[in-house]
Amino acid sequence: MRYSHQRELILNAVKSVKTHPTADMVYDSLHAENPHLSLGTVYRNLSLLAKNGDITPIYTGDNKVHYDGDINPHCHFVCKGCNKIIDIFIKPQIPSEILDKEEFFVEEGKTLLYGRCRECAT
Amino acid sequence: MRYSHQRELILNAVKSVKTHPTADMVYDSLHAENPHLSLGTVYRNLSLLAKNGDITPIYTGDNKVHYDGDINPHCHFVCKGCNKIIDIFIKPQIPSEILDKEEFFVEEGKTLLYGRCRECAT
DNA sequence: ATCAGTAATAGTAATCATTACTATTATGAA
DNA sequence: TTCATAATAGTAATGATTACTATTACTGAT
Repeated sequence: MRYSHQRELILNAVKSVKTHPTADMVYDSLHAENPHLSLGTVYRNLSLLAKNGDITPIYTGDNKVHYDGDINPHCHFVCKGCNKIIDIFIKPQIPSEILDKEEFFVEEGKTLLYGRCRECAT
Repeated sequence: MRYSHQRELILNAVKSVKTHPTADMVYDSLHAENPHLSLGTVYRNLSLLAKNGDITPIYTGDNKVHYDGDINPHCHFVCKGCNKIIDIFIKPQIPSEILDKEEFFVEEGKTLLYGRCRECAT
């Protein structure tokens, strides 16, 4: 993978925030300072960076892929009210009894905890 | 929620298989026998049934919502090769130290385990 | 430093899953 | 049976993401 200024910008944009942004949010945060940056470039690079292990994709069910710049394995809390994602710095548990199964080989675990944040609690 | 024949068909289609189908797959499985069934009806009812707790949505990252007819909380294995979903009948772990946090209230946990099934293992 | 090969980008068009819309149908209470 | 309205069918629209193509810009070799 060849170096590109845009990719560095995008990686930095994800790594410098705790908000788990989507492609759209990354684009918005960079576009003012980089008017020629293309939304397609943001999508392509987020995808590449995730495949490369530099960032982690999060699939919450809100129909947008969020990204986490912190690649240290940890859980996430997802608010059902405002869709906010909060880091839970606990390693996802992979049940040991399934690690040595014959049918499949587990590489990583993702745990999402759903509920309501204080502001959204009824 | 008023009864409808279509909704019963759809609920049954999800509950009778172990394949975690998408809206599209449910539609395909029912359309031959029910030529007037509409794809929109399938989407609307899967969404309603999930909100109602009759089925469980699964967000694997393949950009389609899958549904599980088994609402007993359990984990899922997702094959990175063929996107197949396999039930892991272990309850998702919710770390007890975050249950009594002030910032948010956890209602449920979803754990996805990613890796490769035997057929897709390199 | 220049050049050549090719990976990456910008800008736009296309795709695909899902949702919205509206006239019609069907459920269920009175 | 009647009536109010929830639900559907069929189709159009939306929104996130991907594909396409001409142009740009890395990088290794001359």
